[in-house]
Amino acid sequence: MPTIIDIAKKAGVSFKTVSRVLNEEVNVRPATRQKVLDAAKILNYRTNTAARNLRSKRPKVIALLINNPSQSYTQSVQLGALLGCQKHGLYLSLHTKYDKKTIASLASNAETIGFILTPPISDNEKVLETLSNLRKPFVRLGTEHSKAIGTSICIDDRQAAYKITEYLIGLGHKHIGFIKGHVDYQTTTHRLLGYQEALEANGLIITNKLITQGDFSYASGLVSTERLLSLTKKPTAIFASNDEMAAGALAAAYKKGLRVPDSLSIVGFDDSPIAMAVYPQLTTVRQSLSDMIEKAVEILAKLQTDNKNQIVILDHALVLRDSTGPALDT
Amino acid sequence: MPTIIDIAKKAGVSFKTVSRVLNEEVNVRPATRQKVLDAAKILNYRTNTAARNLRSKRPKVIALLINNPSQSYTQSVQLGALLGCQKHGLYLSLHTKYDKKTIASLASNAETIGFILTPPISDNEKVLETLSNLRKPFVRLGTEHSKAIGTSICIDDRQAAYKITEYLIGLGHKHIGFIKGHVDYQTTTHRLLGYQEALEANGLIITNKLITQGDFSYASGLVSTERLLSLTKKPTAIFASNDEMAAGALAAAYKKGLRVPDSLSIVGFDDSPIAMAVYPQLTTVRQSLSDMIEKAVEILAKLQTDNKNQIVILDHALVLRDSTGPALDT
DNA sequence: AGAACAATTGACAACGTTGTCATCATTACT
DNA sequence: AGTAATGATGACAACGTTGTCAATTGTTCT
Repeated sequence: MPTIIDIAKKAGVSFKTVSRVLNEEVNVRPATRQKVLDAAKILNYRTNTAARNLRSKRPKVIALLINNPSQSYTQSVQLGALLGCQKHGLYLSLHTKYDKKTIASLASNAETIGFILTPPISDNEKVLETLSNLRKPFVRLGTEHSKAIGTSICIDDRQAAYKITEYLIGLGHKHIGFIKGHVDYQTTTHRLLGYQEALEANGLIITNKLITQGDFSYASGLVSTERLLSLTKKPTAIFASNDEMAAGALAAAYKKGLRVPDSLSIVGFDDSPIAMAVYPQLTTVRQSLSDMIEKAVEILAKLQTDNKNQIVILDHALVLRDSTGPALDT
Repeated sequence: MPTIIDIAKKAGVSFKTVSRVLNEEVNVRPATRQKVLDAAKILNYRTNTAARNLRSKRPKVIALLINNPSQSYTQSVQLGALLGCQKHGLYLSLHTKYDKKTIASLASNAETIGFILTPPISDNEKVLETLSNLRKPFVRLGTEHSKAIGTSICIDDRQAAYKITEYLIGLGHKHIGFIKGHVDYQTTTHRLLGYQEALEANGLIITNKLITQGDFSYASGLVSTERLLSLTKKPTAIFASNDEMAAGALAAAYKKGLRVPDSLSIVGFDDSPIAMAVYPQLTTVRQSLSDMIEKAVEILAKLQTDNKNQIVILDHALVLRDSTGPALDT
C-alpha cells in the first residue's frame, strides 16, 4: 500500500504537505493541492486509519441515540452506523437512554464528536434543548422539522406518500384507506399530507372515515384495517404508513377472506425486511436507512464549524411488488 | 489511558515483556506473567488497537460468506460480525459469491485470517472441499456436521426442538403439525428429529401427514399450514421450523378464521425480529445469532494452530409469548 | 565445573500518520 | 522601499504498539 511519503515523492513536495491536502486543511496553494491529489489518485492511495487514529488527538466517538420498538429498524440503523464509522475510522457508542444526565455526560467526554438522533428522539423537544445548550453537534434522522437546530437528514416523505397514493389512484382506486403512524413521529404528519394532497390533486374527496390512527405496530395495522373493512363503503386499497402495519393489514384481509391484491390492494412504507418476508410481497417506498445514517456519520466526521443547521434530503423510490393491483369495479 | 509502558513500570519489567504477556506469547515465566496481568488489571488497561494494527503485520481481515434470502438474518449476522471485528481490531469483508475462484482469491490474500461460513454455505460440500485444500482456517455457523472439518458453532437444535415440542405437549396438544425447513440446511434435519423424539418420549404417535415440507419462507409457511388445516384430523398446534414460516402460519390461521392461540397454537424458531412484529407475538426459541458470530470472530482472532476442528455449542432458550395456549378439548 | 543450549528478558527501531514549530515566500502596510 | 503580517511549506518528534535481535539467566549434558 502506498503511503503519503510515496505521494510526496511523486508530487515533489514534503509528506507534511500531502497530509495537509488529504485533511483538507487551509493554506495549501491550489496548484500544489492538485499535484498531490493527482499523485494520490494514480497511486490509489487509501488512508491508513490505524496510523491516523494513533497519532491524531481528534475526538473519534459518535454517540447514537436510539429508542425504537422495531428491532429491524434498530438493526439497520446500527449496521449503517457501524459501517459509516468503520469507513471514517471512528468508534460508535450506542445509547437507548436519553435523559439529560446521560446526554450531558456523553457530551462532556472529550472523545465525543457529536450525536446522531433517530426517530422519535429526533423530534424530542427536551433532547433538542439539552443538546443545543451543550454545544455539541448533532444530526437528526428522519425529520425535516422547520425549527433549524442541528443538521437533519430525511427523505421527502410528503412527496413519497403523494407518489404512492397517485400510483394507487392510477390503478383505478377511488376509496383508499390510510393508516397513520405513531403520533410522536414527524413522518406521520408528512405521509398523511402527501396522501391527502394526492387525493385532492386527482379530484377525489378526503374522507376522515378512511383515515385511522395506528402506531407503526403490526397489531395497530391489523385493528385499523379491520375497522376500515367494516365500513359500509369499504376501501379498495389501503395505504399503511409503514411496512409492519401493512403486514398487519394483510393479516386482517386474510381474516376477512379478501385476496390481496385481487380484492384489496395494500401498500406500505420503508421497504423494511418485512416487506419481502410477507406474502404477497409488499408494494412500498424504499428509503435507505443505511444511506441515511452513513450520511449522518459522514457529516459528523467531516464537521467544519460553518456548516451547521442544514437539511439533507435523500432519494426514495417506489418499489412495486405483488400487494397491489387494479381496483375492482363497483 | 494507561499504556504498556505504565504497566511495565508498575510490574517492574520491560514494556516488551508486557507486550509478550498481553499477546499470550510463549516463553514468559508464570510469575512474571502474573505480575504483569495484575498490574494491567489494576490500571484497567485496554489495548490501543490503532497502535497494534499500525505496527503489527498479522493478517486482519475476516471473510464472511453469506447467502441467505432472509434480509433480517443477513443483517443480524453482519451486525454481529462487525461488532466482533471492532472488538478485536479486525476488518470485515463481506461476500455473497462463493465459487471456487472467489474463495481462492480471498484465501491467497495475505491479509485474510480466515473465513466464516453461514448457512446454507456452512454445509456446502464444494465450499468445504475448496477451503480444506486452501489451508486457511474457517468457522462454520449453524451446523454440527459430524464431518470434522473446521470449527463449527451452533446451538443444540435437536434439544431445542425437543423442548418446545414438549412445551406444546404440556399444554395438552396431542396433534402437533410440523413444518420442515429448507432441505439444504442441516438445522432442518435436527429440528425435525427433536420434534419426533419429543412425541415419542411422550407416548404420541408420529404421523407423516402432520409433517410438511417448507423452505423457511413466509409463503411456504402459509401454504403448509393451509394443507395441515385441511386435514380431517386437524392439528391443534403447529411447530414451524422458523419464525417467518410461523408468521405465514398465522396468516393462514386468520384466513381460516381460527383465533391464535385460542383455536390453534403456533410456535416458531430463532426469535428473529419478525417474532415480535407479528400479532400475536410468537412463542419461539431464542438463539443469539450475534453471540454465534461474535464467537466465530473471536475464534479466528485468537487462532492458534492447535485448536482446529472443535464444535462449539451455544445456549438457547424458550421464549414464551402469546401465540400458544392450552389445547382445545376434542 | 565448564560448555552448550534453551528459556527468558530487554534495548531499540519501525509502522504511517498528525502535531509543533521553524523556515521560506508572498502580500499588505507605512 | 522597507518592514510587518500572513500564507505556504518543510523538518522532525511523537503516538503505543510489535518485530528484530542482542543480552542475560537458567538448564542440561559431558
